[in-house]
Amino acid sequence: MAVPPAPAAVDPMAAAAARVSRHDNRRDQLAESALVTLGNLGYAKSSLREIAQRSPFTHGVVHYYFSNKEELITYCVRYYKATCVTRYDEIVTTSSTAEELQSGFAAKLAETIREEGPMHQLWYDLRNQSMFEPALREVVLEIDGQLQAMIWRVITKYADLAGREPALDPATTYGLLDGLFAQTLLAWATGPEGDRESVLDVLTARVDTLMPTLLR
Amino acid sequence: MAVPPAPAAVDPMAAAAARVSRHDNRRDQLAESALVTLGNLGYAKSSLREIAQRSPFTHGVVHYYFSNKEELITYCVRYYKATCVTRYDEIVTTSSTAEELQSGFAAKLAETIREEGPMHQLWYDLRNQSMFEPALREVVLEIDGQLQAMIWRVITKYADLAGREPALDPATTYGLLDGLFAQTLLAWATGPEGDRESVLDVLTARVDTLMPTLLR
DNA sequence: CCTCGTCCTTTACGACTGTCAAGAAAACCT
DNA sequence: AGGTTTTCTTGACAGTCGTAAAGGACGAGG
Repeated sequence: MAVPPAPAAVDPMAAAAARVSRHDNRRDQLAESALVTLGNLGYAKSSLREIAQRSPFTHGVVHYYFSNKEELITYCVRYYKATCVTRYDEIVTTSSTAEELQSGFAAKLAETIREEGPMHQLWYDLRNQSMFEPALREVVLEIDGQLQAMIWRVITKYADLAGREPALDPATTYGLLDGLFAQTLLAWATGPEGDRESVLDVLTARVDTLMPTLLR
Repeated sequence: MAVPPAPAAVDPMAAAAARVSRHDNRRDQLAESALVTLGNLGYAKSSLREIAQRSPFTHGVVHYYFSNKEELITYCVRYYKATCVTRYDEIVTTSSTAEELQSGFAAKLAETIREEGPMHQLWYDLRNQSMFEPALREVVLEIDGQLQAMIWRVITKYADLAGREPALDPATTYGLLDGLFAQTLLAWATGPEGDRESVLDVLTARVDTLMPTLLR
């Protein structure tokens, strides 16, 4: 791999900063590659060698930038979460009616499965593995809380627009919607290729009927 | 391992049947041991050697009774399911009021986490792995359908007793309740030991508030 | 009693795992 | 230009994995 040459820096402090930045960039590149592999193979079957082989790097580089497998995984998960826990915020801020928010949210749920299915598979895999592997618990707990907060932002805005109140607490609301989402993801991932779109349609329909009952 | 001697059989056909039965018994014993290990370690970390070591058998025996790891796993899952997809049927048949069914069902949900937590962890693990491992899909799909049917029996009886109708289709209803159940199991499995009972209390409370909204 | 089929233990094989280190290559700085 | 530091390749290590086979133990049937 050719490393882009750092700009000639006269200032040694700036040079050090550039070095650190280049180092972090590599970590991000590794994480991005690793996430693709993790999403496709799952946590268990993603060895460091397999991850490296499906990236522009060798397996030695992985160990150069991450001291453990655990460090790589948790770094990947946090990297992934940074781009995804605000997924519905645009819909929340731009919707001006309850119906618009409801249908936009339902559509977005389906869209993110279609566009980022493997990433969601990975998330559920890791969340489950955290029941067996204590090392994963901290990062899983953190992200799960952020996902719950994200859903709660949707629901409070939805309630606002509808002039009503959320009927349930944040955790319960998240649990219900997450159940439907996971169920759909499973059908999407394991079902025949031709059924994928209809599976997503079913999800939006279910969310559409569920949403009003989440308010009182 | 000492094998219990087969009763002296004069009839060669009866002898053959006894042999087959002994063979099946061994498979069940193996499966029972394996399930404990699978539930404690998860699918990924349960090697055949680990399974054998936590059983009264050697790893050679495992391979003698099951030709593959896959065959062992799927046999285990089916063996487990046989004892669990009727878990709520007694409550369904004995309850005479909607309230009784509702609270009995909610309590049973919590109880089965308390009593059989690792088994449920294993189930969610396998269901998730089926997204990455096509070999698991058939058995997962089969059991998921049976679980859904089990939930639907509860809901239809509940609707009957309440003199109302189920508000949602079986799949949606199952998805919602399963979401709450999985959420609770995660908290139960990964949270501090001292919080386990309160986590279960929260589940029963949530199910109690949810149940009426599942009817119309 | 002796053989045969079943059941089980033990050992082995090749592949794969995470981790590490030696050293080449490249980039950097003076 | 030359020495230093960072980056990367390669090969090796000690384990573990699933799978298989060779052989012993042992009751069943002749």
